[in-house]
Amino acid sequence: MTAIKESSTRNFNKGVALTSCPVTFVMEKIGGYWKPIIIYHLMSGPKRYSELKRAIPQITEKMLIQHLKQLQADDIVYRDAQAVVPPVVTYSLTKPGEDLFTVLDSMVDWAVKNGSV
Amino acid sequence: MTAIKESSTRNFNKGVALTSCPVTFVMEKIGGYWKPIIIYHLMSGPKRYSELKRAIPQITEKMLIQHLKQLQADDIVYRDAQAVVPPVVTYSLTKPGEDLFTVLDSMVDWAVKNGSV
DNA sequence: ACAAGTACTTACCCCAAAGTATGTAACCAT
DNA sequence: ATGGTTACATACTTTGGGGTAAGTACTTGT
Repeated sequence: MTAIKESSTRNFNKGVALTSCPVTFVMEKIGGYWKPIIIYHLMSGPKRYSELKRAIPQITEKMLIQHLKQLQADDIVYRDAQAVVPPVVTYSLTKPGEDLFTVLDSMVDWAVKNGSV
Repeated sequence: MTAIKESSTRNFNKGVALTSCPVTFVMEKIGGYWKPIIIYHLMSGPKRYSELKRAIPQITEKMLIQHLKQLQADDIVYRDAQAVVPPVVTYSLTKPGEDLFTVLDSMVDWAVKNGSV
């Protein structure tokens, strides 16, 4: 059982981080294994769900929609569903999503300069 | 028991991600909750272990050294220990570490433009 | 009739990251 | 000799991210 301590470091931080650390703020949006990869694939233009699936073969369907939903909630991707059968759902980057290009680009720059490759 | 499948997605990715995705490469270095915060604090100049501890009161000592060691191994911070008692250990950013300023800066930019604040 | 494609959903499991708590070595001041 | 300071180390527990596997609804092709 053991209830979660309210005073735990984790709980305490949930609050402050969002308001006080812009870097953590960004990390929460594009951090994690798959998110940057998904965003990268959407940078070359809108894609259907199945197109993304084929573009990133290693991702599981669960992870794909889970992250697409989070990215939606964070206003980074836009979901367009046509009410037809079979369903046609297209995902594209929002303006904030497109603006992430600058961030990802600076990462790539750093990786190229300091990477082990 | 159930041994880990060698063909698991996780294992498969460990390999490709490092060599194929520069963004993931960066995420592995500065991702996680505390690393960007530690790096941020070192950007204002070298700091002693105890100074970092006081600057980031919510971090546990375990997390602090654990991340400092990883950042060291990744050639992002430099550790200078003086063989005196009580010990004086100073951490500072390496050149690659300082170069991360560009990356963090673009994140802050994005956060300011698209942040909920 | 039945497989195949589309876009999901759900239940369950595993592991690594993060947190809690405590210990250590060396010295100095009182 | 007892407590304080510094910079860690280490055992144990918890949590959440990610993975596996299977099911759903609806239609088209054979």
